[in-house]
Amino acid sequence: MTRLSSYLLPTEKEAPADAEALSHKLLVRAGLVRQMGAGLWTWLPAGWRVQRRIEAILREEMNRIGAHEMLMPLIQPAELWKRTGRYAIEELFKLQDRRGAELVLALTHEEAVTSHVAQVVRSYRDLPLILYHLQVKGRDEARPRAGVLRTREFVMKDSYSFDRDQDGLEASYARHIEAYDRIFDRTGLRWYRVAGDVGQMGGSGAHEYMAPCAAGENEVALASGYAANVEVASATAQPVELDERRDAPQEVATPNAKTVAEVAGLLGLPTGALLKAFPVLTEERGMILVLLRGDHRLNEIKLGAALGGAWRAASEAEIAEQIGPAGYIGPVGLDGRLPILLDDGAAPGAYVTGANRSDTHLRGVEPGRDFVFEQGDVRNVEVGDLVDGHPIEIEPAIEVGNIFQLGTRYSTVLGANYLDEQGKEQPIWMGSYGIGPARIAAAAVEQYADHAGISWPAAIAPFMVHLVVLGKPGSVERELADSLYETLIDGGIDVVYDDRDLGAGQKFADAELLGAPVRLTLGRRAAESGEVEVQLRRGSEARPSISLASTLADVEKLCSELA
RNA sequence: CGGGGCGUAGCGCAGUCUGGUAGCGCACUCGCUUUGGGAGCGAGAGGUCCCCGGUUCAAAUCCGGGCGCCCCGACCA
Repeated sequence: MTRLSSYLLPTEKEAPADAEALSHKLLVRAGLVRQMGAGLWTWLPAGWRVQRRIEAILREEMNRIGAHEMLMPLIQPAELWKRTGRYAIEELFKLQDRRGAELVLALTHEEAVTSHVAQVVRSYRDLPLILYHLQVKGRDEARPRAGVLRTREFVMKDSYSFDRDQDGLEASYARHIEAYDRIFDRTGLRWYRVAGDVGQMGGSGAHEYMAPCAAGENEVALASGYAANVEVASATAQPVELDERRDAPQEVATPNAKTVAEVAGLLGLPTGALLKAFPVLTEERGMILVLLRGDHRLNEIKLGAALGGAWRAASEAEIAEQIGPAGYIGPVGLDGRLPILLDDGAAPGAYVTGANRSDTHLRGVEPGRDFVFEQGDVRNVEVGDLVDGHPIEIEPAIEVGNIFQLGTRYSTVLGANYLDEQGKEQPIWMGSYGIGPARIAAAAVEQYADHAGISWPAAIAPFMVHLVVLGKPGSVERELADSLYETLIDGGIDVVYDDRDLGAGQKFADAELLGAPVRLTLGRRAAESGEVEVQLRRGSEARPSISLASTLADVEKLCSELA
């Protein structure tokens, strides 16, 4: 029973003043969510219906690949998290019970599932296994933002795979790709599966599912046949005009010119003809000089991968001590003293570099001839760089799902082992896989909204049909609409009935805000002609009217066409 | 965690500089009219002006402290 006269759908003409993201504004205006605190949101009835529909798709597709649903607690003993080393995470909510026992609010459930599996799984015969649940996560975000997109508490579908070895893990991973591809297709979102950063969790493979939208926090590099998070994207740099070649590097006075732009301007060269130098400190190899083409930007994640460990930028004092004055440092003359890592984006040729002396640069410096170097891909890709000959574009996107090969990181620490055929104890190989239903809902709003409001993909709409009656209580129109509503409900149609005593304009405006794919209008015209008017939300497309005598069949047909 | 902004009715805001006991639009209630794209007239209800302290005859307004929320950045397992 969803009659708006007795439903909680607090629509607003104006968005809250502090809302910035489109999905934030519209979800609030359409009466789907309400804020309780920073990053804390209530899903009102219509909004919750959206989430439930998304969850239904998740359950169907997870079950299809043989995953089993369960439920694990949000509140967990801190001890477990201390064992895996994740207790130190700042985002982890920590609390105590009345006796002072330490507890946490789980940010994901690796510790929980793994500790159960460790107790229960003994033999290779018990594997493989995929377990999942839909549960609230707690995260003490440094900065919640964009309405429902980055919150401190949210429902997540997280699944975990348990296999005998890496091959098994890769198979489970592949099944998740299958399931996730189907899930995101079914939601009706525009999405990409992109290569992701394996991050500090370690592991061998990771993909992210990205839904492009303006409010997205990530950037995705896209080319024909290629999609990657810019954190890890890799492409061929666009060529740039370099310095003139000469027999040897030549000093040039560059007083007070410290930045790439200043030096390039002074010498009349494009910034790409310079090599900029980033001295970094690593634990294993000490200081390393990283060189990038002047117009390129360092990618810290890729640098971490290239260096194979933690690093930090060197301080000005450290630079002065080991190389020269900041702003004028370069690779020439450092041979043997410091390893030099040259980014792949710098093609062979002559460059301008610092001379390791104040107010002085060198022209005509050629990597290889004038200094020895190692090579690596440590820069951010730029719009127009090529992948297999295709130029890339960069789009903002929101991460709606991720899949991750964990390996044995958790199983080893938590003792999740099994006995193989030889009776030998082996660690279980794990994967973890997440999807955020709220982000799917928000991304759908972002991707399909128009000037009038939300336009839901049919698969996740709170209602398939929005029935608007125009006519006072007691009128013929009302009687017809009441009985049409009953007919549709009995026929299993997801319908919301606007039976409020409001003007036509207000009802239409609310219908457009809420965004059900189909609007049926029953007013005086219908009472006279015996036909209900049909309009699709997407594009405000008018469809032929439907006879009151055959509405159920025709609406069913329309719905299946849209699904 | 750094920088910026804001906190007055359900929502959007004015009033704060220059202290005098709170107002506008929308929404809400009642009556009449109206009724196919956010109606009209009339009458109403609704506020610890974020909190605590101080100054003052008097504080939404000035001073001190705190809390909350938003945006940019850092961060984001």
